[in-house]
Amino acid sequence: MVASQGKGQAQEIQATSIEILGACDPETYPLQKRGQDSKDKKTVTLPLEFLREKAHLRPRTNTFGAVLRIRHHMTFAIHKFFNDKGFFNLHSPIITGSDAEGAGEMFRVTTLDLNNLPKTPEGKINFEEDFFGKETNLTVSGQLEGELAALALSQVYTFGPTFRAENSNTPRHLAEFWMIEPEVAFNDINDNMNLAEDMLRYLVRYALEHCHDDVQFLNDTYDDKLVARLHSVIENPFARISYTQGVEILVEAMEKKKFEYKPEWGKDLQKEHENYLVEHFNGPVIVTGYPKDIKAFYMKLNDDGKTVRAMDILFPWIGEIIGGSQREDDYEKLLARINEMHIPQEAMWWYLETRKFGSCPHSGFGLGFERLLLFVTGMTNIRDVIPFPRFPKSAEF
RNA sequence: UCCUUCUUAGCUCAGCUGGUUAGAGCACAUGACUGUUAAUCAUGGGGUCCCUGGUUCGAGUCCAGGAGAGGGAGCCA
Repeated sequence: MVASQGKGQAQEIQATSIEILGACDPETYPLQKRGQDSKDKKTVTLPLEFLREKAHLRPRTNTFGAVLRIRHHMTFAIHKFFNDKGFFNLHSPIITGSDAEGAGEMFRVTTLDLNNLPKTPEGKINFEEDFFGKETNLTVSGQLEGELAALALSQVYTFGPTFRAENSNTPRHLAEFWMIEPEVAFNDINDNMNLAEDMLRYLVRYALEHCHDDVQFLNDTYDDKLVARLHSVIENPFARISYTQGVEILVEAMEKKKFEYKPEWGKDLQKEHENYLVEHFNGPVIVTGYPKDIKAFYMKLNDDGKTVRAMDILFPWIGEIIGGSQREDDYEKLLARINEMHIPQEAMWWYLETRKFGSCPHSGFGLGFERLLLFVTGMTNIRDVIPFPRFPKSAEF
């Protein structure tokens, strides 16, 4: 190690011998040392679409090094946030026997011989002969288990893999993703919103403080508004509106703006509607009080009998980053909703018993971890914020 | 799943109204030069034009089907 004569560096190593531990043939190594159009940029990059096909090598790039480090720090920050608040981490099951939430298509888990399926006398598949003696799937949500834990430990959160077999081909969906689902006893919908907003703000601040160099690198390389956007989220409170107010704003906007889908009370907000609201408030928006018919059965019914205590947090470009609600804690009302929506009551027996045997108001929400990472890294495709993305027709690596 | 654009060298792309040997930049190799760091200069190697079929004397180019990718939408986190 000697003082350097060269510009832009203080020291340099003068090697007496070099040992090659693992050779790399430059003729066939797919990652070039230089990317395209490097003249106008501070840093050089290979196309992300190309790197997606080289998921075994892309962690070696500056970009994925930054993303994976940020991913780690965000994982840690989530545990720290909840631990510091006295929450307990709950390991909800990955294999589940119920499609309770109706959150989407599920992946079947089976050990049956697919080429020789056991049949019942009626000719249907006999799942009694399957490993668990019943139909089982990969989880789409740990919420229901989180709820029963919250009714015991008061404040819990899950943070685990989640699976959706939906044929979704978008830059915002994965078949396998990670979800954070806190659940808190005695929290109402407003406490729930406060917790969610505190958490998001905490996580963004944590990223700026602990991943400064990596965030700055991504800012300089891909999105020069990234750092400014992160600061904006920390500094400004989220707008909070009711679904009804949201529809009013959208209807009003129709005077000067054309929507492909007409905003109408009772219908779900379309992506273009969400985008408009986020632009309208120039930042994250929390929408509450959705019509009961477009939301899940477990959400607490408001006194008006028409809306439920649901809340969605909408982020710029990403859309829904968090979805949550106050839960229906009244046994009779919950049972009525289950029957109304034709959910098999017998599959829900244990969930119903949590209301039957000592209930209390409680609330929670789900945060899509990769969607959080989209926001924090400024990446625009969710397949670039998870090391090994799984999506329709793709489970390589 | 729907709409849309695309698929040509390792990468990014050009290739006209169909025409004979498919090009460029970068990357790579060799040589020269140089306290270099986006080096530079010279030379060179490198192609299943995504796949299948069709039209045609002739298809990278036109037609049909398929596969994959990007963007948008739906489903959602």
